[in-house]
Amino acid sequence: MATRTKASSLPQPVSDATAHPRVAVTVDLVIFTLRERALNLLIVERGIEPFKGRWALPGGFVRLDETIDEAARRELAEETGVSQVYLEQLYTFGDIERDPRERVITVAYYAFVPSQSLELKASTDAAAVRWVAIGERPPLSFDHDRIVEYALERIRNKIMYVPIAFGLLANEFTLTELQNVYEAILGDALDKRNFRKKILASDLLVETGSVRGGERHRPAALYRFSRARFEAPRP
Amino acid sequence: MATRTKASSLPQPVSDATAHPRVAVTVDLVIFTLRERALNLLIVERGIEPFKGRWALPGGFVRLDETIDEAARRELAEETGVSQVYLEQLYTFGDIERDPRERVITVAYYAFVPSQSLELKASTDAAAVRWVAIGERPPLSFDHDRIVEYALERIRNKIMYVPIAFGLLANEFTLTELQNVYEAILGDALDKRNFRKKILASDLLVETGSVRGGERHRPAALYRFSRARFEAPRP
DNA sequence: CCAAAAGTGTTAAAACTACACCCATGA
DNA sequence: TCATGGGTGTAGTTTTAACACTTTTGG
Repeated sequence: MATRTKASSLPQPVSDATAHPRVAVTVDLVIFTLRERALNLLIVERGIEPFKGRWALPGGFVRLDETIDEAARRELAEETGVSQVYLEQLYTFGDIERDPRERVITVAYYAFVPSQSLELKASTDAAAVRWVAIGERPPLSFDHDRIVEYALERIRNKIMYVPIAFGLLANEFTLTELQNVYEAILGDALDKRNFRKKILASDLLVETGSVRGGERHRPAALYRFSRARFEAPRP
Repeated sequence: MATRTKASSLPQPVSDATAHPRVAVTVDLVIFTLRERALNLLIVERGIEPFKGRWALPGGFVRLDETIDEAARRELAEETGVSQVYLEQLYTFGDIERDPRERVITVAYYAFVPSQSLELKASTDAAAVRWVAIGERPPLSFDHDRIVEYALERIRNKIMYVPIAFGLLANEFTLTELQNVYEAILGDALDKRNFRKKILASDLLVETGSVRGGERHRPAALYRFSRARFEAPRP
């Protein structure tokens, strides 16, 4: 708290030369989903300068009447139409020249959205929105490549300890689908028997009793993630 | 990038009513050290309103000509005089009313400083600076209690996977001192033999060859943390 | 010689890895 | 009946956890 000094009580005062500076603050979103067994990323084509016509992460300015988390949720809903999904703050990037217009710091978030129930809408300043497989993404504007790298690193570490993988799936899913999520994020193959043993031993899944059939092979049992069991202390 | 729009190319434009808002941005520091085998926290007594006379974390406003990391390092140096220490961004807190004066978001950092080589200096706006054992800290101003809790959670998780504990010790240290760091952070006792086995197996320590004697018991061998071994791939 | 912390090994339990075949279904 | 993915167990290895005594020093 060394220098929180001489602040006016009004928002946005600019008169006092010794007052602290104000900077623009954005949220940028690394939105993941799973499509055709591959981890995908939502990117937008910028409709305005700077970087007009180039790809970037979705995001926008934080308003004065909303928290940063609320800004992130709002942007997420604007881009994807979803709201009840896994969203976590990633890191705050504040290099001086990261935005060519003026000093802008950005609080990056990442989100997991289930691939069904998605309606992409190009929002106001974006010319286009699309999903792209992680391995095929184009170079992004600003420092967004760095942000995506950091998000990937985070989820690769986190998925082993914290049950976030379910966020990429529908409510009910098969064990093979869940294994696909882990493989897509970790980027390599897992042993089927060991995976099932470990996941079931964690005791976070409940079998729904129904199966996913209709395909030309044996039907797979469906499971749900039990938040209750996750929050309850292990017996 | 949905709404990065209508920004002037000059810093701090305030004329356009539709321009995005600017907010004040601070860094707040959770600075840890080890004193008498206990984890300690640096707190300052605020010399100015709001919360004048109450305790808070050290921190200050981010300037336009420095990155957020630089602001954090600057504040850290101002408070403690140290610069080459472990410093990591923790989380960004942006509740609307977290500062009673105006909208202020803060990027929190935590740092590990070795307890020797410390010269505390009450900086400009602080009436006093002091170390306090984690368990005995007074309630803090703003949302700083929450920030400290979050920092504790982070380091308790991180210490098991990442070699950050060395940051609280001098360059050379005994295994018992290192074990004290782990115990102080984790808040409970570890088995001496298992601890030594695991730490030495990690292969990150090199024995210096000298011992710390002069006490009325057997002298302890001194070790150094080998950054080289940490960065090199395990053989 | 005594008090104090340094240092050291073994055993049992648990977790992890590698690995191959039969099952149920739709076409 | 066949192609396809679903489903299951075991054995070897590694990692973890529990536990107690001898050593070296200074006072």
